[in-house]
Amino acid sequence: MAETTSLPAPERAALAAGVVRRLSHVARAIRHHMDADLAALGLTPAAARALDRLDPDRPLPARDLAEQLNCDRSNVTALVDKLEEAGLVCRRADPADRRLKTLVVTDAGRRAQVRVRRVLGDSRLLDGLGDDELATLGDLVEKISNGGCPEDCGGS
Amino acid sequence: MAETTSLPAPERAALAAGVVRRLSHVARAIRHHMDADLAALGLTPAAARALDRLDPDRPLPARDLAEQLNCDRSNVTALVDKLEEAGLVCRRADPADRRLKTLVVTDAGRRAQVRVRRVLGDSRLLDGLGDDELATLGDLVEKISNGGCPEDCGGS
DNA sequence: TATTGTTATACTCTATAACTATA
DNA sequence: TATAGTTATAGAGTATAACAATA
Repeated sequence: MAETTSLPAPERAALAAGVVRRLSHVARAIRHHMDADLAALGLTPAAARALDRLDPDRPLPARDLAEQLNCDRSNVTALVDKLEEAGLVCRRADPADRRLKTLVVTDAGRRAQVRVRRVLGDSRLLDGLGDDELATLGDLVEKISNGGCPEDCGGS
Repeated sequence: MAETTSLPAPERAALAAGVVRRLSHVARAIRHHMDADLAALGLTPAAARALDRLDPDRPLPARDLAEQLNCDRSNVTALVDKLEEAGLVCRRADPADRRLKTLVVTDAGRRAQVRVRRVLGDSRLLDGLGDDELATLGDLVEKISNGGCPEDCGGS
């Protein structure tokens, strides 16, 4: 609709390739920062991201957490083991369907969530942008995020 | 200079946090695509990215490759092992300093580089953006990339 | 039979430490 | 002694396959 595609295809492709490369680079830097900060909280990156997905008010079956994390069920076991050892999460058998184990966030887990989410939303790397630039970037990234892969974006 | 910082700090922080989260999400999707495509070339992601960094015209010491990949020397050994087994790279002792082993890209390696770089620059996820949006995104990401961490961005 | 969570297993990526051969 | 590459080892993330309990 509003796509003014005026660039010749080869130039467009070259430009896009450069943007993708720089995006990957920036994302790597962001992840590097975050992983270090999460480690400082005593959590591995994957465990921290799992905790981030849990809702204290609505215990989630492990199966659903796996889906949200885009990983196999079998991995969630070890992740939740870590969170449980740290006293941040409890497993509770679902009375309605005893096959399910729902993940309950403890009080300590709630406090940890606050810290984890502060890290996951840490925007040091965006400090160089003005407010308008930040807003523009947000719009563009959201547009990619929504329309980037219109078809089979369910699981992958 | 051109930073019109008019947003109240809390709102700015909330906005930035959202942008960072969406950026991370998009980057994850990009990496997911790429890793699958690199696997289809018979290369692990790390090996492919190592090959990408090599220059057929200027053999690189393994030490320098490690620096470019931001990883330890010891990892490069296994990476180059894979590339050598695949016939894409050769190790050659540097005559001037026999401690060094420079990495020579073979003819097959050159052809593989073309394919790898096509994947690494694959911009399917940006197809939803118009040319002007793409250019804007490129500028913003470059600005982050350069000014994001002004101080200690050497190794980390 | 089908599904959930678990276990066992394997592969990849990455880091540290110790070893070797050079310098 | 210092550096380059290697090896050994370990931890983290993720995947597949098989298993027990439950539906």
